Formats: sequence, C-alpha cells, structure tokens
Amino acid sequence: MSESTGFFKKVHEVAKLVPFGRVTSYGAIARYLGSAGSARMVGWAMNASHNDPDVPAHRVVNRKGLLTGKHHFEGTNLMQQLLESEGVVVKGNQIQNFEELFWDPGKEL
DNA sequence: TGAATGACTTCGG
DNA sequence: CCCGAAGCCATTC
Repeated sequence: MSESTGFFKKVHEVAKLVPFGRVTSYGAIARYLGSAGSARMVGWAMNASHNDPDVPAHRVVNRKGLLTGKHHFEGTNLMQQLLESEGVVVKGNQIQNFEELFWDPGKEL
C-alpha cells in the first residue's frame, strides 16, 4: 500500500477547503503546495483520493474549466451532476462561468 | 535503475 | 482561441 505521502494529504486538504459551488484547477493546487508544475501529480493525488471520499474531486478541473477527470468517476456524467448539484452550470464537459466560480487557494487563502 | 504513464500546464505557430 | 509539441514530477512496472 502506498502510504499517503504529505503531498497527497495536502492535496486532499486543499480540495476539502474548496468552498461549496466553487471550483479550482490542478495547477492552482500544485502551485499552492509549492510543487508548481506538478499539476499532474495533483491529478494523481486525486486518484488516491478514493481513499478519502470526503475529497470533492469533482470541484477540481483543469485550467480551462473542463471536466477532464470525469472519466475517472464511476459514471460518465457523475462529476457534472455533482457540480450542477452545487449550483455550478456545466455545459458538456466545460464549466460555464468558470472564471467566476474559480477558487484559487494561493489567492483566496 | 530505467522506461513508461498520467484527472496538467505552458509555449510556439 | 485552436493545434501540436515539450516540460514537469511522482508513481508504477
């Protein structure tokens, strides 16, 4: 078992800090963690977030506001439904009003 | 140890 | 803004 490294845990923590109905990007989290550039690892950490169901991975999207990771959820549209459930308008795989819903941990925090 | 992978980002055209 | 290619870093085989 790959034990949860500080990196994973930190990503999970930041993800949990994302306000309701808001979204953030992998790069924003990565940069906040000081590992700017390792945005992919954030995604990888989210993959490990399956260990922490409290981690709202559906609030984490790429910088375009595109639900790139929706395929990693159980359903094909589960991620979108979760976002819409929070009041986020999603069209196709892209979040509408993304700039407004965007939440940067390094900025807001 | 080295090569491959990936829920990304940035740069040049 | 779209497209293609390179860079990044941790994990896995």
